[in-house]
Amino acid sequence: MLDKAFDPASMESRLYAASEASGAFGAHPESNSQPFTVVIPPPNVTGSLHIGHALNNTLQDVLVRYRRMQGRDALWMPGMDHAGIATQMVVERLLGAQGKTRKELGREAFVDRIWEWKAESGGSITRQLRRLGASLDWPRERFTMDAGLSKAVIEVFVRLHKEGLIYRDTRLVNWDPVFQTAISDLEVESRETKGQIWTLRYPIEGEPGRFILVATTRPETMLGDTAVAVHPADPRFADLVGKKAVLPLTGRAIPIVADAYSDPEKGTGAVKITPAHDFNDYDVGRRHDLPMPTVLDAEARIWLGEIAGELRAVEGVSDPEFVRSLAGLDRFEARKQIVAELERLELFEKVEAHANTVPHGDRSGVPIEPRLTLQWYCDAATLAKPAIEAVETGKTEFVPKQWENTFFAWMRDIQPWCISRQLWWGHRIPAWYGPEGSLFVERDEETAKAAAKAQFGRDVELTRDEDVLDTWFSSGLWPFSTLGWPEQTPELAKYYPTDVLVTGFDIIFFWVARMMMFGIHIMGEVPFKHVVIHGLVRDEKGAKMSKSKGNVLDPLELIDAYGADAVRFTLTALASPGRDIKLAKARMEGYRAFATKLWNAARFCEMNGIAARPDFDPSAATTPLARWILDGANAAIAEATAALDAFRFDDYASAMYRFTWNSFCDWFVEFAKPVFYGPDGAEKEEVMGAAQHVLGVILRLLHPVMPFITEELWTHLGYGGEASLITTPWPEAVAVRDPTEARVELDGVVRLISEVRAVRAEVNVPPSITTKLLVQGAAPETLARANRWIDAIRRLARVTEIEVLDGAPPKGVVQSVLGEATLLLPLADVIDLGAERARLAKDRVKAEGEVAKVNAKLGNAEFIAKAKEEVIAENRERLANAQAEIARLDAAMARIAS
RNA sequence: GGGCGCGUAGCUCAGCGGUAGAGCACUGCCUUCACACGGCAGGGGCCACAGGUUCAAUCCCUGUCGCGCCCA
Repeated sequence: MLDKAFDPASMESRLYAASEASGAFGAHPESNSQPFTVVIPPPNVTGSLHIGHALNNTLQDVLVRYRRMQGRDALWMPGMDHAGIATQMVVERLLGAQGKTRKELGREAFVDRIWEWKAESGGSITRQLRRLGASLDWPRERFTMDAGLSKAVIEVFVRLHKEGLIYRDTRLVNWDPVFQTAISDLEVESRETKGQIWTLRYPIEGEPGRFILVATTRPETMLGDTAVAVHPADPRFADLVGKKAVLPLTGRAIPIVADAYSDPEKGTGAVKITPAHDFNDYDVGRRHDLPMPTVLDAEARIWLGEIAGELRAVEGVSDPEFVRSLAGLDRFEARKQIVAELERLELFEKVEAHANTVPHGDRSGVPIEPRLTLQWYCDAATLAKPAIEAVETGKTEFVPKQWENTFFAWMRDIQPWCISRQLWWGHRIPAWYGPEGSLFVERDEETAKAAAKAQFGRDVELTRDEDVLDTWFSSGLWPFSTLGWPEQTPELAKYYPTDVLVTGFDIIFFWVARMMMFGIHIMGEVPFKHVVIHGLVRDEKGAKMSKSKGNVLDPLELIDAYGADAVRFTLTALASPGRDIKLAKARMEGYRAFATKLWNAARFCEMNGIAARPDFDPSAATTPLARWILDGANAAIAEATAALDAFRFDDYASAMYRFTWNSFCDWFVEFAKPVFYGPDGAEKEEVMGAAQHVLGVILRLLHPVMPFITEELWTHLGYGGEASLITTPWPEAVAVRDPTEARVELDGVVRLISEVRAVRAEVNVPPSITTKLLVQGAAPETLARANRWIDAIRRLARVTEIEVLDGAPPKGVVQSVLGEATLLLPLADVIDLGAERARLAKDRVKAEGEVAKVNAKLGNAEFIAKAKEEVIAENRERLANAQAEIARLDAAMARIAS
């Protein structure tokens, strides 16, 4: 016998272990079944399961379990990402706690240390995914740094390099001074900051006493200024263009150039140009062929290496000694000293508060520093074209579709992707440098050496590029590298392209776009057919969850408290397309109750001797109750299937909730009770058969979202052995004899019972009081039906017997209208006439409103002329019904009055 | 500044041309032999606002206001 309450904690680990051990999570490349492939968005090896992962992986698991039950050869590929910066950060911090630095350790030892760390504490998330119930094919688990994937990375790099799609270039990059590496545009976030804007006086060369006022938010970079720019159409500066200004502090003469970049409305209309430390200035510098001296080092400290030779002393303007004293100073400290020096020199005009957006490194959180460096780039624009086309032509579809616009907007304006990182943890770039600036990009050192030998005619010394690749380079290969590429494995042949990618909108650019570009270019096919984008999980007030706000819901704690099934069901039910999820614990309590409800319904079945009966033939069922619930189950199957096919997780969940609770528990089980408690026989046999059949359908339909409880009940009630539900076929509609007739029958009884209940409740009749039900004016079939269902009506409507009323109604009846019939409950002793009168009056007001509304419509000639036939007919019927109801309510009130 | 999304019952959200829905919360009654994580019944909405299209608008169009996100 099942326990009285469902206790998820006591069974989840056992059930998961059994499923995993059964091999049901595994794909079968050798089978002939149609594949269904999903690759997990690989969580960072440093990560632990947060609520966003819980949502993301629940949705994937729902899809995978659904398709697996449909007979597809499902492969859900697990794995983790090496997460370059994030992981290096974690291990560096650990070293720091021991008073060591990575530089002391040296590259090789440091990388070894990271591998050690990964072996000890990395990847705890995979255990947590198991707690969630994720049916990943674990033996296939991959890591972006493992040997196979590294091989794929090298292969792609070498190929793209040979095709000219990967190249080296000296450009301005976003430089993170904390990690001392270049980062891509995407890893930069703009932050509003309350800063200041300084107005400085640059003396005009050869015109003592004349100055040009320049406005800047970054005075510390002025050491690298190589021009002052004014707008070509700005009359204030027309005569200055072509002249030179003397750059304060350094004494260098710099040209005043006309360039439309300078906005006459902003600041003073003249801007200083520092090409090596500002993206806009860089463009100006290129247009005017300006020198581009770098004045900040990798840690964003003042560095004089490129300007030291040009320092000149100019009375009242510059002092090389001062500039030399700045060397090695942090940029913000240098700013203070430079401003102070300019004040001293009276070259400082004013400073004002200024709100500006400052680019910050998304990991380090400090302002990034544009720096002119030699880096590796990927020609993203070329790779983007076919990716855009694939979405335009529907080879890959985003769900919801509106995300395609986001994708297009970015892809159509994509910039060269800086793929080199000055880190130690990652895929080292397969490039070797030899004599005379020679470069060899090859799959390994040996090949590079051979190539060098071929070129130089002798063995030469080669040094490998120190840099590693952007983490997203290897993640971009995920859909095929995990399947064995570049080897032509059976897995690759069978499971690529994948079917669905489920992810959050925050990594459309980082990840989805890169997979599209690489997948199409390398494999010749899009990496996935559907991209399902879900929202962000927020707290119940809609705020982003964050540790600092303390509003984080830990999915593991939620699983402890409510069970994995309830957590999964909640996330699934709330996953409406295009919307963030506001998650409150109250929701989870509600869905835990749903799990309990299902448990108890199964328990009820069990107590009544219901067990799985594979020989039951639903198409042979004759009793209306059996046919009705079988028909309802058919509808539930259709709803659930359609919802899952359309990625409408919310619709799937609510359809299951409604059918299980409202149809099966509230009505079917209640109607079945008189049958179960009655004599044995064909009817009982059949209703029991229908009960076990429909419960089996419910368990199967719910399995994708609630794998634990369904598996437990499935086994317990004898539908199948341990861990068998997961591979049981998805239910299909069964033939049901004359379902319409069954619906008319049962829906009629439901309406009758509901009406009697409502009337009783409204005049405050306690359930302990039972009464006769008098029926007036009922059609013969209505009466016959009521009599057929007398047992259920007795139980559910607190009625003792049903009598036809021909003559005048007795005094003190409570009346109600149901279709053509009037229902009367003799409750003279119990009810309060005032309450009854009020009730009738209220119903009458409602009916009058209806009459007025419909009358107005039908009285409109244009409505009659232009509206659809069925709409007009429907309104005529509504009018007739409402008028009849008014007549009967009036009659009822007249009787009370008498 | 450009783009996208959202404003529907107290809350969280479906619906998106033809009688306004769900869950939770709330109110009343009920410890009825699966379940009080329960049963039954009920109250609660100018569908943000203003125009327009239409026989008919919560739904389509335009604008306004408010909220959120992305990009510059």
